[in-house]
Order: sequence, then structure tokens, then C-alpha cells
Amino acid sequence: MQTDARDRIRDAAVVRFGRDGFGVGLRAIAQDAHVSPALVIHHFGSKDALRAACDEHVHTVVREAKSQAMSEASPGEVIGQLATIEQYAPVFAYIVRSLMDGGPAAARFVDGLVGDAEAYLAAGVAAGTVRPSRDPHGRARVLVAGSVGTLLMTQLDAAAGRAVAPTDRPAEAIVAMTQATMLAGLELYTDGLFTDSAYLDTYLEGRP
Amino acid sequence: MQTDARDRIRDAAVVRFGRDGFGVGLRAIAQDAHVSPALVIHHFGSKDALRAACDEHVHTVVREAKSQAMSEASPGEVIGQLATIEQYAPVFAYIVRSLMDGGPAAARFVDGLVGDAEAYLAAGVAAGTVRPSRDPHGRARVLVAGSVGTLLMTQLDAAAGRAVAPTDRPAEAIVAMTQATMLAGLELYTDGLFTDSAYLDTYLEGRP
DNA sequence: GTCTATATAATGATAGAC
DNA sequence: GTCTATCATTATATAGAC
Repeated sequence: MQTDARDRIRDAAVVRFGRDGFGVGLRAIAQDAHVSPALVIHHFGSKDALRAACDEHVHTVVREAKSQAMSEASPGEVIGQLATIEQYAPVFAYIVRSLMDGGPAAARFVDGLVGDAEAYLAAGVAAGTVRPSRDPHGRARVLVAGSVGTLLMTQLDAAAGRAVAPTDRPAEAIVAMTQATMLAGLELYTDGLFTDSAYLDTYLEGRP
Repeated sequence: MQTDARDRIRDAAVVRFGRDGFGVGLRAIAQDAHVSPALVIHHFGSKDALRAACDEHVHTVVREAKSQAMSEASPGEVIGQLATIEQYAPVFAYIVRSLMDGGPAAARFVDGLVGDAEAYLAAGVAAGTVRPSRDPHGRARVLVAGSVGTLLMTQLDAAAGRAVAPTDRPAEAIVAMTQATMLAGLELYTDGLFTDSAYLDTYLEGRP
């Protein structure tokens, strides 16, 4: 049971950062880890370095979870995949906070999502279930942007007291979020939005 | 030229909050407004109250800009519309920060966007250019989520040093962002993503 | 209304004993 | 490795002169 204090501090930091944001003090983290504030600095050198260690740890967890889920995951749902496993709740909350904070760790995470989505879409195109695109990378970005935006909007609903925050109870929030957008999303992805191709044609003419 | 000090403080706060986030100190704001830190408290009572005043002011500016642009705006592009007018740059930056902060002001702003999108989509359906939806409100949310997510991803690109931050030079960033996603977005909205309706059909069967 | 000066609390980080 | 005690800084906010 007596895990290494360094790991305990880092895990407590991931939880605290995820729940309260990166403005949280070292004292709260130290208390959660049952150590003195000084020990946090002793092990990591500074708050920024502690955060970097959290970034690195979360990145590793995500990478391992991804490679484990590679066989069964459906396209573009790595986020949901992660969140439904309650064990990953702190990691998920941390990622949402990183996204909101806008730091480089979030950029790296989103890059990973876009890469995954692009690969899945390419596989779908090869299998004939997904339409080919004139801009596969751009399409992957648009789809990931939808996920990221939905995530943020769920957080906003929570802040307005209309739902459960994804950083509080991820699994629940993601299920609710998915149910709320599934029909409209599938509809959009199946039939499109416009009744004809006038807008697209106009755009393609201007940029051939 | 000698505007009311209270307005000057509030305007400086909008700029600072937008550029540096809500963690910025009152001293910086006071200095920008050429007043003492004490005067900020004297006029607003507290930092939170100052922020609330900023929220309210931004909300008013957005509402007025919207009603002014109602006649000419194209569907769902209120965000872009705002940003292209350099005059609104501080307000735009403030909104992006609010979005990232996840506060109630952001929720209200997004609600407004969803309402607008829903109205535009309904008009499009009536005009025959937009397909009807089984879930008009959900569809509006999905589309707005795409915009919000794109905005956030642009901010991430900026943090990673790959682009201009929308909170720094909004107009430029929005143009770049639009160009990067326009083709893929139009394509998606015109033809959809899937080659057939299998996914949607399965979903509709499960929930008739 | 606006200032200077200050109170009070919290922050990240350090020193040094054990 | 881990602690107690403390420093230096910064934060919001207050008191009171002008």
C-alpha cells in the first residue's frame, strides 16, 4: 500500500489540477498526498515542473489506453472510450482542464486525436463506409473540433448548473452528452446539412 | 477625451482579462487605466464584481452587435462576424477567455449562439436550402460545438507556436482558421460523412 | 473621486534539523 | 526523504487623508 511519495504527490496533483484547475495551491496537493508542501518542491523543484510531470504521466496513460483499445474502438470516440472507464476519471478531468487552460500538453493531446481520427477515416474510406474527402486532414480536424467543443459545452452546462461536470463525474457526463448529440450528429454525418451543393460548388470555383 | 474613470477601468479590465486570463492582478488593470488599485475596489467593490461588470458589458456589446448584423449575417457565423471587425477585438478575446474559463457568462454566450443557429437553420429549412432535422435544437448545438471547438483548437495551435492566437489578433486568426476548415466543413455539410445510412438507421431502430 | 499607506492572507520556494 | 519553520512576494481589500 505504501506507494512512493513522489508518485503519490503526482497522482494527487493530477486529481487536484483536474478538479480545481491549475490555479490550485501546492498546499492543497500536499495535503491530499499526506506530505508537507516542502516535499512537493523537494521532489519536483517547482510547481511548473510538477505540472510538467503530470502532463507527462497523463500522456503516458493515454498512449497506453489507446494502444490497448485500438482493436475495439470506433472512429473518433477515443474521448468517450476513455471516459466510460471510471478508473481513468482523474486523467480525463485533467485533460479537460488542460484543454481549457490551452497549454502545450493540450495541443499535443488534440494532435493525437486528429491523427487517430484521420487514420480511422482512411480505414473507413478503404472499407467503403466513409466518403472520401478532398481534405482528409482538415476533415479529421473538423470532427475532432466537434468533440472538443461538445466537451467544453458540457462543462459550461455544468457551470450553469444544468448538468454534471465532465471533470466531476466523467462517465455520467459523457453518456448524457452523447445522448444529447447522437441523433443530430448521426443525422448530420449521414445526410449532410444542405439540400444541394451550391455552397460547396461556389467555394470550389473560387479555389480550384 | 477624459472619459469616466469607472468606464476606463472596466474597459482596461476587459482587455487585460481577455489577453492574460482572469488570473491577472488588479494592479495591472489599474495601471492600464491610469488609476490606483484602490480606486478599482472603490468603484466595483471586489475583483469578482469587476468581472461581473465586464461580463455584463460584453454581453451588451454582443447583443447590440448582433441586432445590428441581423440583416446581413450568414448562418452560424456570428463568431466570425464579430472577429472580423477589429474594433471588437478586445470583446472577442474576452469571450474566448470566458469560454476557456468555463464560467456562467460563457454559458450564456453559447446559449445565445445556439439560439441564433437554431433560428437561422429554421429559416434555411423554410427556404429549402437546409434539410429538416429530427432534432433541430440538437443540430444547432452540434454546429455551435464545432465552432467553439475550432476556436479552442486555434488557441491551442497558437500556444504550440503554430499560428496567431485568436485572443491576440482575432481577425487574422479567424481568417486562417476559416480557411483551414472551410473545405472540409462545406464538404461535410454538403455530402455528409457516411456512404449510407446504416449507422443512423441502427440508432433510430433502437430509439424509435 | 482619487490618492497613499497599510492590513491581511495566500502563494511558491528556501534553510536546515532529523 | 521528510519534516518544521520561515522568507519573500504577491494577492485582494481596507483606512483614512485630501
